[in-house]
Amino acid sequence: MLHVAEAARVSVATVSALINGTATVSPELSQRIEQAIRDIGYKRNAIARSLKMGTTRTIGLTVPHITNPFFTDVVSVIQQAFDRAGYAVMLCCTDEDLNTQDDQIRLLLDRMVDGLIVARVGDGAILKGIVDDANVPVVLLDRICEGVDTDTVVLDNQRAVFDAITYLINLGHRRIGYITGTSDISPMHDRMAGYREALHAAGLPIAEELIRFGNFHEIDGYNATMQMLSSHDRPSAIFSANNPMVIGTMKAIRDIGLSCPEDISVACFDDFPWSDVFQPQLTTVAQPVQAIGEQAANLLLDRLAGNRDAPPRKLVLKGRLMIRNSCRPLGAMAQSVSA
Amino acid sequence: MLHVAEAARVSVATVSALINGTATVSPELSQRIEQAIRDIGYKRNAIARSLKMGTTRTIGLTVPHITNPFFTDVVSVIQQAFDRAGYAVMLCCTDEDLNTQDDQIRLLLDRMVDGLIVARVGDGAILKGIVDDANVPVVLLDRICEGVDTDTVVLDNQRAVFDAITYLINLGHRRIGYITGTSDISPMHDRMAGYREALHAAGLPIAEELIRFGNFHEIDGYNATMQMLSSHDRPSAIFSANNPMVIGTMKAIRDIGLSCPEDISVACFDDFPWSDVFQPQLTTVAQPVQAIGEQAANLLLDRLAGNRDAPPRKLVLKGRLMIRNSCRPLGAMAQSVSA
DNA sequence: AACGCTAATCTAAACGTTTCGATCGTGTCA
DNA sequence: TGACACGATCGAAACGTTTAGATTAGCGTT
Repeated sequence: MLHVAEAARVSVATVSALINGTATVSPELSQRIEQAIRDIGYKRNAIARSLKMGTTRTIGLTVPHITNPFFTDVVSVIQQAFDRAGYAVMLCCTDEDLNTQDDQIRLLLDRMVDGLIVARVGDGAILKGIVDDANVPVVLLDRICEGVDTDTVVLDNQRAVFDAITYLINLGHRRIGYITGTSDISPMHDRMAGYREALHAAGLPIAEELIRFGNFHEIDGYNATMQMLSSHDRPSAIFSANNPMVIGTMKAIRDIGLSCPEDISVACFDDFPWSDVFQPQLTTVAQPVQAIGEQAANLLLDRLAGNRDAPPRKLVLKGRLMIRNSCRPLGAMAQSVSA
Repeated sequence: MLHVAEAARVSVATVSALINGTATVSPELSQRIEQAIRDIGYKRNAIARSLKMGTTRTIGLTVPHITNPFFTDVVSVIQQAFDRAGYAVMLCCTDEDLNTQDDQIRLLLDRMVDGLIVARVGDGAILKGIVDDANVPVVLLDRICEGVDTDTVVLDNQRAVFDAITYLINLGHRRIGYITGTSDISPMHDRMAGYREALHAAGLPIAEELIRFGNFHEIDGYNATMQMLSSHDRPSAIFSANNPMVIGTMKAIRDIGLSCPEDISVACFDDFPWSDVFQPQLTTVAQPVQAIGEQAANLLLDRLAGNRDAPPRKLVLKGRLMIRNSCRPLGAMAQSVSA
């Protein structure tokens, strides 16, 4: 900018005024300055600007795994929304690891992001501490966090799983396996509650051996399914609380020589684009990813626009059961139909 | 830092020296300073540091669509690699749009990223111009770019498709439909070349009505497939040059009342995690996503480490044909076997 | 002609670091 | 004891902006 000012024989203040439109500058000078900018190929240094202005027009986004199709879609929507608003997005993946998450949030805060969207991991205490003393707005995505009281957008996970399990029960299933991630994050906790609630509402017993914990990955779903299917009294249906794990479930069913839905019914959380075209077409709980991403972005953009003191807003969206052909009616249902 | 210096009764220079380890500072002062840092909760301002140092320890990454599983995986790998190296990653999605891409690259350059990894879109001229006068290292990912001579990591697309089409020919297929994206990007161009080469090598004619252009999306694959299947002389196999479009192909096959592989064989470019478990299990060309992401990251990290003057390096990786059950042998093959 | 008002422009401080060169003790050696 | 080197510390400039406040010129009023 100094060079531009010299070339145009004006002060840097005038150049700044012209570029930002913060003051009127005469036509002659404007022209000289614009010419100089073109000649020199001047580009404003956003770092210096950020330093002076105290804002970077950049936000930080952390998700556990970008390869999980749910997060892929949400990241995509959020990225687009902020791109439209002229913000850049710094993306971090925590790999479901608590320490990684904290490091990355610190990394983002160090870089003076103007705001943060976090699909958190584990205990909220550290997150809370980190976020409290950096003074940036935070919106929590997909996962609520006990300690930290801030804008949040989540799904009504309990209700969504309740509906899915109830659907299975209505099909006649009585022994329904349930594969979940570690329950230290709210969606896993709430989904499990939905499972228990549905069984309870139907007057069915909860068999603890049918509840298996994994670590969100395909291999965990595989192992859990193997264990359940090798038992003497195997379930007639399996619900997987996340999407990568259901792939493991399907592989286990195949490897053990059974087939879905003939021998065992399967449903899972999170829809994916292939659900419709391959067999079996999986019955899933679809999250409104577009809405989730947009709402999260809007909440943060609103804070960034200056609305800092409004009380925390909690958005709870509804899931939708996508019924396809991976769950078959059992005898019990035929009876209830004929009854 | 000023506050820390005052609280510790030292100069800011000493605080900086301690924090960065750039000079020895006595134990007493070290202790006073560290105490002050804790008391105040001081965090170094990375923006100010970037301004002074001329480096942001941030890189920019642009991809066409993060929801395309190939890019999802590559982004994930790259993000991890730079995270390990202490860099942040700014992610942009160009939506296969030329203007968007240029805007986003400018956005990233404005923010003084130290380097750029670009899966470019369209013509390279503008990209070249933008990149030339910003003086940052660039690595091109997945797509070469005629004008710009820089580090590149791509697949041997022609060979990969040649192999896949040859596989279909060996199964006895003679009329093989080909669905591609617009050929102004190198992978689409090269893959098409592989298709033509394979037919030519087998002495088969190239039927132009069996080559359909789409815009990378599911709907384009759907339309293209519909057109081909409604013709009086429909192909016995279809190869889709990208992954989202093959979903459209499968939907079209279903909607038209045919089934794969009984009535029509299908193969496509890019593998995905579900390929193994649902029916039909799609025969695909798998890209070594892990290697692609790591190599791209390494090339850029090497430049960032100071190796600026080395000549551009071009890495060409090999695809792998994953043969599953979506392509069936035709009569012609039985003949050639019995011959 | 003196005055005040407005619009255009400029000067200089500030943002929070890093770093060069200067300063100041202290100990060593001749 | 004086010269000298060395280690520790500091002062101040610089990075490239923004912006408050000062300055200047032009113009209409009285």
